[in-house]
Amino acid sequence: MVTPLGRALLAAELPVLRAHGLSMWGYVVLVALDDVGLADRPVRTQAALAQSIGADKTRIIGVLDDLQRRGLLQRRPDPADRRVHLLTLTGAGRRLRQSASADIRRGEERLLARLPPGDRDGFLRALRILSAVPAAEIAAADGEGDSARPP
Amino acid sequence: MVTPLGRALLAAELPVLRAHGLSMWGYVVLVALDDVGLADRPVRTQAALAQSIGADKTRIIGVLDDLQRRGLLQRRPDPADRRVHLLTLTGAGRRLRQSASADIRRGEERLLARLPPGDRDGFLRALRILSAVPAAEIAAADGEGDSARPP
DNA sequence: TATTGTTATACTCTATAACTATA
DNA sequence: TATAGTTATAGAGTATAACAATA
Repeated sequence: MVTPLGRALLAAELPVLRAHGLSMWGYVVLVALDDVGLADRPVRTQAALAQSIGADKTRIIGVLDDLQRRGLLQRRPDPADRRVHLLTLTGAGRRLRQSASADIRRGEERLLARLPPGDRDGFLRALRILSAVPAAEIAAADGEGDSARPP
Repeated sequence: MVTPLGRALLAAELPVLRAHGLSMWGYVVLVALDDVGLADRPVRTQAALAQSIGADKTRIIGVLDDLQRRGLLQRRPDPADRRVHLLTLTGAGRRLRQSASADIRRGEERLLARLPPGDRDGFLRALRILSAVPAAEIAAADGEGDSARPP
């Protein structure tokens, strides 16, 4: 049930994002950078960013190029180690992320309105809990029979 | 949150399915055929089956070929209209589906055990409700601003 | 002519491997 | 030599278009 739902949600979000000139990965990157911007652990390397959003490091390069070209983020070499790139969101990037998020949230609210109020809270709480479970643990959950072994 | 969770769940299920010699689509087909087998509306055409599981009709052909070759389903021309193929699960197919489902459910239970009992029920109820919403309505939910128009 | 299943083709996404520049 | 980022290449998955059989 989760997979088809995710597909439908993604399909519903894409037009909204495109209205903001964003691809899915572009949006994901913006969100990730904005979130860590508030935290105390700034993302220092592109590889770390890629891993944190579950993407390959080679996959986000074009995305970063585009976002940088449009002035949504800044990418400058770390003076301490000039191999790594420091990634920071610009004001425009943060604003765009927020307006896109607001649009998406509107759609989500409309969908969540279909749920009984009690279930709605439980659903969101459960979703947060399950999302926080590392993928490795989810995979381990049923692979323990060991009858299946990844190559 | 839904998309990454779905990805993780799918990744966790694949090894289990492979232990039963099933691909993701093979399992989805088995489930779809088994479910409608109990209902009164048997799937009469491959195209209808494909649509019901959100796949392209060309995508399930190889899957059906494989399942048929392994004696898990029967595919015979409809006497009334010899263009369409009647699809029915064999006993072996139904048994395989059930044992695979049981394995997957075990993994799911282990994951759901992480949730507070109250949230767990709300989560599953909400999931069922949201899954039942047609994809078209989910898409319409936020595309109404009309600033985004599919090409 | 229209439709079902099929095959062949092209396209999109994603991952793997080779390259550069720094260390 | 090892690592961060980049580029180039190959692979999987998917959809689109052409085909044969039947209506």
